[in-house]
Amino acid sequence: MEFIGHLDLDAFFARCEELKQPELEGKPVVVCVYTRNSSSGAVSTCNYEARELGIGSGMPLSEAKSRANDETVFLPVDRDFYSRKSRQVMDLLPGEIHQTSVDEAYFRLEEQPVKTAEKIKQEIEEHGLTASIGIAPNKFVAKMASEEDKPDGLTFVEEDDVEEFLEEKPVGDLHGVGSATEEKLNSIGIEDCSDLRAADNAHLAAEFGSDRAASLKARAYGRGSKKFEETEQKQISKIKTMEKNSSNYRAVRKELEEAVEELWNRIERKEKAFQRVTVILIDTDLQTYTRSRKIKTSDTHANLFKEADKLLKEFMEGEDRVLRRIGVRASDLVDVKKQTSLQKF
DNA sequence: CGACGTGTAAC
DNA sequence: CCTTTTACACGTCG
Repeated sequence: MEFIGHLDLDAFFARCEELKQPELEGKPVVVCVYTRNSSSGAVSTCNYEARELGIGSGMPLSEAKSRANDETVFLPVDRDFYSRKSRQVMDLLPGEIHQTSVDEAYFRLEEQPVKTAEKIKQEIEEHGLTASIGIAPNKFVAKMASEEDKPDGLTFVEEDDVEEFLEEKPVGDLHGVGSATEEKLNSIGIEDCSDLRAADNAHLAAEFGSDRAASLKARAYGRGSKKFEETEQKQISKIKTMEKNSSNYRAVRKELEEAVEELWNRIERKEKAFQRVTVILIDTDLQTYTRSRKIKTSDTHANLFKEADKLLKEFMEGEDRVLRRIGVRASDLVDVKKQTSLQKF
C-alpha cells in the first residue's frame, strides 16, 4: 500500500527566530509584516506562547499589541533565513516531493510509513524544528491528518479508518471549506461531515452549484486526488500598502511605479512573458477592485507599466475612492523561450 | 466562447 | 485600523 505524507512545520517563522536568537525561547514571539510603521501591519506567524495570549496569524498588529504582555517580542519577517532553513528540512524528505509553501510539503511513503515518518521527525528535530505529519491514502486526508495533533504530531489514517476519522469533524475543519462555505452549510443545518454525507444532492447543488456540491460531498467521505502533479505558475503579482491613503491619480501612480518595479524584477528572473495585466486597488474600507486587460504577448518592463498605468488612470477617472493599497499582476504567463522560438516560424 | 470582475480559500 | 501571493470557480456581458 502506498501512502501520502503531509509535513507541516510548527509555528515555522517564529521557531526560526528562536533559532536565530535562543534567548527568545519561552517568550511569546510574533513575526510581523510591517506596512507603514511599527504599529501598522499584520501578524504573519507567532509561537505557541503568543497564541496563549490570543494572538494569531492574520491579526492586525494593533490588536496583537493590545493582547501582548511585556515579555512579548515583535519581529519582522526574514524570508531569506526561512527559505534556507526550509530547504534544509525539505531535503530530508524521501523521493519526489510536492512543496506547497515554505513550511508545507507532500511526499510519498511506500513501506513502513509510520517508522519512516518518525525518522523524518527526528531528523527535523536535529535542525532545531518540530513538525506535524499526517499520513493517509490521499493528499486531502493527509493534510487533514497533519492538522489533527499539532504541534509535533504524527497521525496515520488507514484506508479503512478514513470515514471514521472525518465523521464528527465540523465542516469548517475540512481543507477547502473556509468561513463563507462553513456559514452557508451551517445555515442549512449541516454542521459536521456526517451531516454533509447525508445531505440531499439536489439541495446541495441548488445552494452551491453541482460541481462544488459534488466536491464537498466527496470531501466529507475523505475522497481526494492521489495525484501529485505540480501546476505551472499562471500569474505573478505584487501589492503594497501605500505610504498614505490617496484618491489622487498622480500620487497613486507613483506607488504603482514602485510595485511594477519590484514585480518586474521577479518576472525577469523567471523568463516569462505575459498576456494580461491587472491592477489591484484596495480602498480604505479594504474593498478590493481589479481592472485588467488582455494584451499582445509582452516581456518588457515598459509595457507592464504602460498598461498598468492606463488601467489605474481609467479606474481613478471613473471611481471616486480613497485607496489604501495598490498592486499589479502579470498573468497568462508564457515561457519566453517558447514565445521567441514561435516567432521564428 | 473569451474577456473581465468578484468571491473564496489557503499560505 | 486590517499582509501577501496564488489558484480557481462563477457570474455576466457581448
